[in-house]
Amino acid sequence: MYIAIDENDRRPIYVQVADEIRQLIASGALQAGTALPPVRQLAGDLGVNLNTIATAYRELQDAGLINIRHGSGAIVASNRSAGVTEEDLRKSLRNALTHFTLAGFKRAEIMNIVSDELRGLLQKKS
Amino acid sequence: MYIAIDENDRRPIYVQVADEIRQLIASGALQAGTALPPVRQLAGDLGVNLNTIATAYRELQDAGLINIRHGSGAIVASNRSAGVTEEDLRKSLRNALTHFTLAGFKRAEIMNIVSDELRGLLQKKS
Amino acid sequence: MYIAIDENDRRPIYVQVADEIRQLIASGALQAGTALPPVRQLAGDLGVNLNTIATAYRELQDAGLINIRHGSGAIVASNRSAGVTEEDLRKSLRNALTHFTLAGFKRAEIMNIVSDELRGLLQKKS
Amino acid sequence: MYIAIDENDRRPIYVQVADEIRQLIASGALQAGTALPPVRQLAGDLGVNLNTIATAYRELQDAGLINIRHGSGAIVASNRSAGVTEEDLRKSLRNALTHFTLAGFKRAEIMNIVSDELRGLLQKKS
DNA sequence: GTGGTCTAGACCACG
DNA sequence: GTGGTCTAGACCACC
Repeated sequence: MYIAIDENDRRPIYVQVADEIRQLIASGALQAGTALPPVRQLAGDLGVNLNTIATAYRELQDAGLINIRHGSGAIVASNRSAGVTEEDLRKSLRNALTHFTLAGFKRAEIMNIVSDELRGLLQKKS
Repeated sequence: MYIAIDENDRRPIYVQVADEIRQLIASGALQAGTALPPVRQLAGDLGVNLNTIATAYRELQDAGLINIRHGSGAIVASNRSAGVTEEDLRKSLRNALTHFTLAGFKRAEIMNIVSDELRGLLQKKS
Repeated sequence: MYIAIDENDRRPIYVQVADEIRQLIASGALQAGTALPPVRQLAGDLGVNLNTIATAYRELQDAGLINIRHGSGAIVASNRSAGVTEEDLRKSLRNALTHFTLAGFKRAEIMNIVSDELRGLLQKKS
Repeated sequence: MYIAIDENDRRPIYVQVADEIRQLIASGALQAGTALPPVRQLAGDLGVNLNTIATAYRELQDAGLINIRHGSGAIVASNRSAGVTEEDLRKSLRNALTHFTLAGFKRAEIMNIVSDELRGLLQKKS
C-alpha cells in the first residue's frame, strides 16, 4: 500500500494519511475485509510516529470505514453510509471548484478533469 | 458584501473568510478594482477579531487575488494565475469527490452536482 | 447457547462474550448448575481465538457467576452477590441514561424503554 | 467544574473525562454557550497530560457536543442530535440493567433507581 | 504478535 | 493567551 506524505501540504499528517486511505477504499483498491498494515509498520514506512498513524486509523474507524480490533489489526469495513449531509459534501466540492475557476479553467475543462478524476476513483469499484 | 461564518465548520475562521471572498471574486460578484471593506469594518460586522480578517486578506494577497496598499485598503486585483499547479488543484478536488463516492453517489449524480455548482460559480462571470 | 459477536461493537470480544453470557444467566436462560460449553467448542463456534473465550470465562468466574473446575468445565454458580457497590452499578446506568437524554428522549420515553428492557431480562427469571 | 477521575475505572482517562462532561451537558449544568476550561488548565487540575484532555475534547467535538475554536477555547454547542441509533443506546442500557438484576435488585427497585438517576440528569434541563 | 493509552515536552497555528 | 500536532518512549490490553 503506497501512501505519500506531502510536507508542503498544510493538513496535518494524520489527516493526509486518513484521506489517502479513504481514497484507496473509495476507489476499490482496498476491498472490504482487507487488512490494513499494522500501525507500527506503516509508521516506520512513512517515517512518522506510531501515534500519528494510530490517530489516522482512529479517524477512519470513527467514520465507519474500518474496524480496528485490539490485537488483530485494522480491517476495511463493509459498506455503510455515514451521517454526512449533501450540503457538507457540496461545501468542500465548491471550494475545490472555486480554485479551478480562479486559475482560469473553463467550464468544459473542469468537467473533463472531474470526469477524469471520477474515472480514477470508480474504475475498480464494483 | 455578505459573508457567513459557520461555527460548526471546523476550518479556521480566517480560511472561511478567505474562501468566501475567493468565491465572490470567482463568481464575478467582486470585479477587479473593487475595494474590499476595511479590515476593522468587516471584523466588526462579523464579530470576529481584527487579526482574523487581516490574516484572511493577507492570504488573498499572497494568492495574488487582491492588492493591499497601506493606508488605502484592499482592492481586487486584475486576473492573473497564481503559482499553484494543476496537481494541487486536483488534490483537493479528488478529496471532495472521494467523499461523494463513499457516500454512495453514482457517477452521473456527481457529474450533475458538479455541473450545478459550476453554474452557481460561473453564471455571473465573464 | 447462542451468542452473537458484533464486529462493529468496539468493546473487546471477550467482554462481548462475557456480557452476553451474563445476560443469559440474568434472564434465567442459563440456570444454576448448568454447564457452559467447553472453551474450545465455543471458540470454534464463534470463530474466535481460544484465549478470548478463556478470558471471558475467567471474568465470569471472577464475578462469581460461574465455577470453573479444571477438567470438568464451567458451571453456572448459584446466586450470590459480587463485590460491586451500588455506586458502581449506578455509574454505568447513569452513562447509558445520559446518552438517551442527549439524544432528546423524554423522561417518560426513557422509563418505558427501561421497563421494556427489564421485561426482556426478567421475564424468564424466578 | 468538578470532574473526578477514578483510577480503578477500566475506561481510559480521556473517556472518563469526556463522559463526565457529557453528563454535565446532559444535566444542564453546562449550558449551551458556556466555555469549557482551557485544555492546559483542566489537565493541570486533574494532574494528567495536556493531550489526554485534548483527546477528550476532540471526542466531544466529534460528537457535536462542543465547538472548539483554535485560539479561543471550547464552547458547549447548541442542541443537535447525533446519528446514533436507538439500538446503540439500548445496548449500553441493557448491559447496565443486567448488572443490576444480577446483583439481586428487584424490578421495582431498579425502576426507582432509574427514576432517581433521571431526576438528577433532567432536573436542571429546560 | 497486534493496537491503546499516557507522558513530557517541543513547536506551530489561531485570535 | 488559546488549541493542534508531533515525537520518543513507556507500559498496558488483547488475541
